[in-house]
Amino acid sequence: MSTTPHRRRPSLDRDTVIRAAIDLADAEGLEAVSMRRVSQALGVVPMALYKHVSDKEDLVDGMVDAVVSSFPAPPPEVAYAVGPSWQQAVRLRVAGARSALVSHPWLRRTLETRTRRTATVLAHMEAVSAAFLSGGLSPDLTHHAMHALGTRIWGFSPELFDESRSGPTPTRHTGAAPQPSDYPSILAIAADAKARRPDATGCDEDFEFSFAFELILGAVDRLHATGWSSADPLPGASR
Amino acid sequence: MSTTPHRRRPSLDRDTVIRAAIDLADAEGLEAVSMRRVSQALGVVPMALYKHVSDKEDLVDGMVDAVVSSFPAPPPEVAYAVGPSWQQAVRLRVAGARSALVSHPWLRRTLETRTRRTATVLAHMEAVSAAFLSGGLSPDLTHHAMHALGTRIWGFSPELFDESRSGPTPTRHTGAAPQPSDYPSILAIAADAKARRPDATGCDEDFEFSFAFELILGAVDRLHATGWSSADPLPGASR
DNA sequence: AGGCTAGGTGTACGATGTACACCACGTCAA
DNA sequence: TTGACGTGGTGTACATCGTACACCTAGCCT
Repeated sequence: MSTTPHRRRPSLDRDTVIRAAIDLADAEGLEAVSMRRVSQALGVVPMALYKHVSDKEDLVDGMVDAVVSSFPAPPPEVAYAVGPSWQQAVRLRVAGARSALVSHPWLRRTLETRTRRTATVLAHMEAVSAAFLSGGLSPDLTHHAMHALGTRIWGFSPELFDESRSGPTPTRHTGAAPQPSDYPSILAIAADAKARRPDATGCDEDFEFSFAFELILGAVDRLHATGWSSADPLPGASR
Repeated sequence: MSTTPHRRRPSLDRDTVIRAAIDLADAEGLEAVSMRRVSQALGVVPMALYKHVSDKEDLVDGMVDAVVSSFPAPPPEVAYAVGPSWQQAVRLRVAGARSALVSHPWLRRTLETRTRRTATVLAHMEAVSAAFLSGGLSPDLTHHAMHALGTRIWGFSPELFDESRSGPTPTRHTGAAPQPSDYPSILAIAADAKARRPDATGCDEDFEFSFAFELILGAVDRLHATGWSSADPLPGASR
């Protein structure tokens, strides 16, 4: 019946391999994903994977592809909303990407380091670009808006103050540990943040993401409204 | 004379090791920096390095530290300019960081993946934060501005469309190569960019960096002017 | 004089990615 | 029915990596 001939029991195929790698990364982090560990999870010898994946980079590309293609797509009537609600369309696309980060925390680092633009990765960039263009923004402005958003089109901001991974600071040959008093500005910022959110342990990732995202989106919208093009002076110098 | 007793000819010390690693990374990229290659460049056995560096991560931290502490500092009278020229102070700090990228291209990726905040790394963040605060911005706004800038405080934007590293696309088990016609929006953007800069091969990194940087700086300044605090609604939704 | 120690050496181990030869078996033409 | 073929899993092997550990050696201080 099936047009794909089932030669032998095909205990493995590309999707199975990629699935196993994703499960492993979800459970133990990306650094746990080695060809040996993945093959072992599949009850198979390491070299078996190479019949379905050309090398490790291909495996990781496949992992990214699988997750990216699972981004929830906004309903069509809003995905390409024309007019002023283009911002909402962009927001929804990005929110879809962001939603994947909670179950696949490794995706963040992986997307940052990936150089290859696979079909599904391009598809997401296409969708976000399309949301801008459908709102009437020029290709020119859209182009630079995408750059300005940077990795934020994937639903995350770069970590900046993240100290959560510090650990016990293993003995280093490095000189003395940084003295807090040497960083009065950072200290002032931290103190202010602590005062505003007394029982928080770190920065509010969600807030920081939304702040930067909306800041950029708003600024882009203002450029759009004034018909800015890249031949004009850089934005921002208004005061 | 010297207070540091010279036991034996100290052919090696921490700085020498780090210097050698930096030279290697400059010449062949960070992936060429292995303990063996560095030790070999110093005419010494691999394990010798461990007397000056606790492990490889410490080495890389040292490399980052060395480069970051070499950022050219703006002259003091402008570094902390009070009033409306705080933007210029920020610009100069960031320009100093950016200037290091040309001779140390590996710094970009390395800074992105570094989790440890060393003293000199904190010092740069302190300097940028101080520039904001000296301009009269609140610690609250400064905090979120720093997050919004993200890695841009280091003088670079995340690569987005960068295809320069494509190479000959080695045979992969991945399905068919992406079809350009599947990405009309990206195509429109690329066509527009090509029309504006006919003889360019890729995106203009410098322009994209400045665009996003000034966009954010301008938007932050607008918030500053209106006395925004994080208790207020998110910025941007003005239309 | 003799011990301490900073600092370089040598060997060894486990982990990694992957090349290459091999082989088992389901499919299909003869 | 048979035999060639190709798909897909196996086994062995190698280079490279970070680094633990024992050792040695030479200069300094008491």
